[in-house]
Amino acid sequence: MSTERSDTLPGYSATAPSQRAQNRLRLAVLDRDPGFMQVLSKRLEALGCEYRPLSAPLSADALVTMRLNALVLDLAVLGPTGWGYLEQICARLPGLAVVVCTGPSSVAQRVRGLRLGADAWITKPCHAEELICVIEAAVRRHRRAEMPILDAAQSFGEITIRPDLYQAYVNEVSLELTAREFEILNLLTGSDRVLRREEIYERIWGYAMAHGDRSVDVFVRKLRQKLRAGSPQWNYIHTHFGVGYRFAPERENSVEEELDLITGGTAATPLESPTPMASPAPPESPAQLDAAARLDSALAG
Amino acid sequence: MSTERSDTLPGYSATAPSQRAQNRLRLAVLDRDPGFMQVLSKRLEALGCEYRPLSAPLSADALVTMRLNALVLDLAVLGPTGWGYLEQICARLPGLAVVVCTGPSSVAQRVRGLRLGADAWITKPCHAEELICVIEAAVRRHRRAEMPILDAAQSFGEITIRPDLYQAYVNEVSLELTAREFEILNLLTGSDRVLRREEIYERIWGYAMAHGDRSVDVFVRKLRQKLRAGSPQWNYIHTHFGVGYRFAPERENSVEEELDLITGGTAATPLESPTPMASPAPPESPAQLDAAARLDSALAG
DNA sequence: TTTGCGCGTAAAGATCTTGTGACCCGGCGC
DNA sequence: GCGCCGGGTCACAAGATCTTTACGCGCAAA
Repeated sequence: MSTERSDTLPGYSATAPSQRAQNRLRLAVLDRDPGFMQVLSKRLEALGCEYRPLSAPLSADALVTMRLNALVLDLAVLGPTGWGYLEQICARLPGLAVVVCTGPSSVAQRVRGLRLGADAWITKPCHAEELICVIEAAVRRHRRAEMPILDAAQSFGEITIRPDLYQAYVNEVSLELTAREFEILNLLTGSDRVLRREEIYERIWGYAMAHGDRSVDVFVRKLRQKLRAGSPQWNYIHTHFGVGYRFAPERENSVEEELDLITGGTAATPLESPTPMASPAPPESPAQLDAAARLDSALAG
Repeated sequence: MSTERSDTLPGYSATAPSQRAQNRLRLAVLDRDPGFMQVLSKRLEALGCEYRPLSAPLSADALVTMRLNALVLDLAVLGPTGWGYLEQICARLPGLAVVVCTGPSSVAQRVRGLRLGADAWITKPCHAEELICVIEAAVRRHRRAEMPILDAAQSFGEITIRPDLYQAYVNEVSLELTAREFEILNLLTGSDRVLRREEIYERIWGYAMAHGDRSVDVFVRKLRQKLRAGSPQWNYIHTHFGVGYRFAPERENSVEEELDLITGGTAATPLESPTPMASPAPPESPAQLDAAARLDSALAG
């Protein structure tokens, strides 16, 4: 059937741009067993988790400010007040994954804990790896439900990248990038170093680049064209002969540059790509209509 | 007897797996232990669950049509193919709670199962009540975020969304959206960014979108048709080619736009999609009857 | 300076996406 | 039983986008 175009590229969906901070687990562990804590913390840190050991219960508000993904607690630490605490936390922080990890217990106790809102109940002694898997399962399930938050907009030179809209702008005017153009731009802006064509291709298309494939070059050309149309005085994508491309916003001082060159000033290629600028609109930036018109003609002509 | 209804689960008028019979658990159990099944089914039916025993694995598609909330499976029933099956089911039905309930196992096996996507792992023999609590915990977590139930009506452009009535209105006239249309509209209005089709599908249908599935497009088309019928001068759902859809109320300046085009002003989409407007009723909005008539003819013709 | 290769550019053809209407199917009320 | 309704699939057509190819120019090494 025609619907079975299964060979289509998974490329689009594959590039989740905002993986960094999102997938990092932030969790707190309320326990008093030093050995357990040590083993666990070692493993968690190896995984790159943000890990916070607790020896006493924190208020719900305190937990809120910690922006946790998960809380592991040993009910034994709290004694009889533990049930109330568990219930309170689960009710107050419905988005928090709560895993009870405690010593031997009865079925009734486990049922009670789960009914109060715990997401899982692990009996100590347990293997750290298993506990972590259980935590991850709970967090995973929770994350799936919440709307993924994409990266905030970033500005480079005169352009602004908006991952939430799959688009780049100059002075609030869209550059009209296609999906693939945007992905390449987004990839380039996300890395300060030179990216080889094969690297770009593999990360955008999802599979290895065939020898002699010029697709990346063509897309870079289109990108440059649109960037130039919207922001003519800047140079964004630099070619590294025989290697690949590198993103770095650089102003083309049409006159000053020549002067510099004559004078011997080495302003030619400052390696330093400044950190993303906060304000994308320098005073001398062209009016919206100008930018739009340039873009129009560039695309039409 | 539970076997009696084993061909199909009893009708489920509200197609929305998420909304209507919200508290009723729909689950399937893949196991071969008669005693276990009997105890479990007894307890589940006492709780009013829709329960379906399985003795052999069903395809992902078959599970989809069952509109389950949860699946309990004993990996021992499947033998070595169980891992693949588990992985496949979890990948295809991200919204399904999967609980592995099986005999004695190693830590490595449990870790593997959880990593493949299982939400919990219970070791047999186990108490039915505890298993049910674990299932409920998994399902609960899944449901929690399904729809951030906003009771408050919200207005965008000329339309008003009433989550409590599962309907959208223009000047108090219903747009006659079907349940699924409303869910999609509600999802779109709840996010300012571009939503990929896969995202929409997964959040509304509850499982992964098959490649080449056009359902989202079709529903967007129907939605647009009804929105246009009720509010012809506005554009609400914007297509982002190669990506997905985005909701943003925009007025179509039928005349001014043409002028703009002639004058050379570009149609470049202005970045600012204003925040949901507070006053949804511009003075020139059509009378109720007009809106109703338009809607009528649009739907009939 | 010359040579070979990498790169910029452009355009045409191939391919993919989307809008759209028609159609099929199962459930439900009459 | 029968028609209606909502949900979902299919096929087609129009665009939009991507890939391929061809042609020169510029860069680097000899």
